[in-house]
Amino acid sequence: MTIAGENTEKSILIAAREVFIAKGFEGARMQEIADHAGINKALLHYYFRSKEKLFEAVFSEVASNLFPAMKQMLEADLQFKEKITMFIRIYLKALEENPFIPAFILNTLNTNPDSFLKYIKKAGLNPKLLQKQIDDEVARGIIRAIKAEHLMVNIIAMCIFPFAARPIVQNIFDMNNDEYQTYLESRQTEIVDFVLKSITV
Amino acid sequence: MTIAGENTEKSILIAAREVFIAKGFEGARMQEIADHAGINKALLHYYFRSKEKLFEAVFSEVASNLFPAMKQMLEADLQFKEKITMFIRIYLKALEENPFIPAFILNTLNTNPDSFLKYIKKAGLNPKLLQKQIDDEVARGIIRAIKAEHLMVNIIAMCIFPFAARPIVQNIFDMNNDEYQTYLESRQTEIVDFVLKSITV
DNA sequence: GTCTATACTCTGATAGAC
DNA sequence: GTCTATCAGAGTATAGAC
Repeated sequence: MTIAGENTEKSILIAAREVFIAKGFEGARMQEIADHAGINKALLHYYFRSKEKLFEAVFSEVASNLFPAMKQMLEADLQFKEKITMFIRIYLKALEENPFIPAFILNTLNTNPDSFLKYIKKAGLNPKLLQKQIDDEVARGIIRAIKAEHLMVNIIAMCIFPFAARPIVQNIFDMNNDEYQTYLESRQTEIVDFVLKSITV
Repeated sequence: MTIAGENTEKSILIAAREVFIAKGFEGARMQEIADHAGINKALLHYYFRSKEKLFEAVFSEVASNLFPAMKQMLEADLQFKEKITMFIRIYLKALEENPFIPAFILNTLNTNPDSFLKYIKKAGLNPKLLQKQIDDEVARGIIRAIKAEHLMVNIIAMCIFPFAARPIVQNIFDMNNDEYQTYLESRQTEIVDFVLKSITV
């Protein structure tokens, strides 16, 4: 593969990501992707046989931005309160760098749940370890009694929601883009506080 | 309009809701909607000129299931802790009866943000009142210092997430449908506890 | 109001020249 | 590798009979 080829492939992936994120799989047009990449449709098919294949390539790339942070957190050797603090920081940072991911994933979940679940499996995400740790610390009285399934979902939900539902939140609270950016950044310490206050015995 | 006509219109709306929810606007096919309604494509266009019009009708109906509960909460004359307890109960109940709403709205947000924001305005949802109440109670020391924008988003996020991201959550924690139903029901008291623990001074 | 048949447009994909 | 031209299929929408 020539250097020109690599550049083209890369610019296709970037263009495809933009369009798939904005329009979803069904809404995206190969023509629009080609325009964004500054090439023509035929070349898209030359590099990625079909729309499906192109989507999978994009999705794979997107997922690889998010899962490592989660995996790292799940397997770290830390007390839960420290782990949760670290996780929220890493996770929110990843989301700030890729703010489109939640909407993209939730969108994909709707239309093609299997393609996503496949990647969860492939990434080796396993919450059992963290689940066990939470149960342990509850038993030892380090944190208050709470089921791991609830605590974990609560944390993820609070992190993701302002990204996934940004248009609603931003509009309801009447913020401009800069203000929303500040808001997102301030949530880092807020969520940590909120969780720690809630699970303290 | 005859009785038969009303039934047809209703069954079209039901069918359209199912399909739009499952496939999104772009993914939905008029043929599939017609099949679900037990009629043919031509009749769809007879009742709702175009796919767009049909979608708007469905969306309007869906939104009217969710907004009243929020409005009621925002304007109720109760102390914040009671209000929040009531809200979470009402909101989760509405979600259990219409579990498709979050995914549908987030999906719509992606492809057509404006059509959604229009409805928020039209429904007269105004968080200022609740915002002021939270600020007040913080000032009077009834609840700990927390910004209303964070508290409100945290609560909504924890309520909605398990519905919006159901396939992921259910898969990761390896639950079947019945187990997930039980899980969703148990979140009602869980979220109330979680929030109250966190905002207690 | 409801149907069958069809017109028209859009879009994913391919053929083939350079 | 990249382009132009074109096909084949799908999908929305309409015409017109009943």
